[in-house]
Amino acid sequence: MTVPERELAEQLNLRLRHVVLMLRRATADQPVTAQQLSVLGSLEHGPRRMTELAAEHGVRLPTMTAQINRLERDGLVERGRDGSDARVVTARLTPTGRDVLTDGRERRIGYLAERFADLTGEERAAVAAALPALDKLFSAG
Amino acid sequence: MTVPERELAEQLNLRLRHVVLMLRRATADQPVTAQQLSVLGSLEHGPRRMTELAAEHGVRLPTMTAQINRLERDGLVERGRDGSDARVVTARLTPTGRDVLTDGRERRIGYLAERFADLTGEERAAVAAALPALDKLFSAG
DNA sequence: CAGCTAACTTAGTCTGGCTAAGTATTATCG
DNA sequence: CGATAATACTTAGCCAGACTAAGTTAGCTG
Repeated sequence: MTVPERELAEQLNLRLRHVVLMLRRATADQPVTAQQLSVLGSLEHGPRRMTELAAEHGVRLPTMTAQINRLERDGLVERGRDGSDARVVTARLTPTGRDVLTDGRERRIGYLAERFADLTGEERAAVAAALPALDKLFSAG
Repeated sequence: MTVPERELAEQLNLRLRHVVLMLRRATADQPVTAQQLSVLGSLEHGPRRMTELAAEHGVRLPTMTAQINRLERDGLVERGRDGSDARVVTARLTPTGRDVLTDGRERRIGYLAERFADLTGEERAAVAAALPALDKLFSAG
């Protein structure tokens, strides 16, 4: 039985709002927004340059400048310089930033895990089986 | 083979950013934002009251007031009154609003369908098989 | 009918997108 | 080698869209 892409697209479109709503609930009552948590995550393994961060999050450079300004103001990241090129600015996690990242990620995954706990084993298996396809669907193109 | 919810939650968490990025691409270059398209969609089958719209989109009433203000300013919706209760304000699509909804939805579904076209038949079947589980996962709770 | 509740709106603040323009540094080319 | 172009950021200004607190009007209830 083949699944026409058009119908699947309509089905997925119907559900996109619910995905967004769920995402909002997953990050509610956290000290940082979903965007901020996402940027902190990019810094987990060391400093990154502004251009890299902007590209990774699909935003323009001025948007990332503002984002890092807020995170710096709140003491979660620090700006630094790249030795080899004096134009480059990097951002790195502060110890506080790392704590906030760890805690925020834990809460978010905890929330998702609770949701998954309501599913049957078969349903979880169906989601797991769809992950590679979803990867292909959602990755840049 | 059982799939632990914790691991699934981590796997899904990793992909959420890509979902958000894909969503942004799916609505880029449209005359209305994703939020606006979503609200227009709620009005497809007739006028709705402000409180209903706010609840349906998971936002507070003042947020929906501002949203409807923008849509009204752009000629896509009109405000009206409910006969039975003079406190109630309703919003309904204008003909232009209906056109914008139809066109925006078509573009968005078209974009998704293109993405699905890159998947194999098996991958599409896997996504289709996961839809009921995803419904359960993403619906209010 | 007095007072509470409900439905909206208004006002003010914040995050987080964008473009355009400015600054400083590096790279290129004649 | 020096002028010019390109690159990496920041600043300034605009807009959407989220929030809370407070104001208005209408309905409900004792």
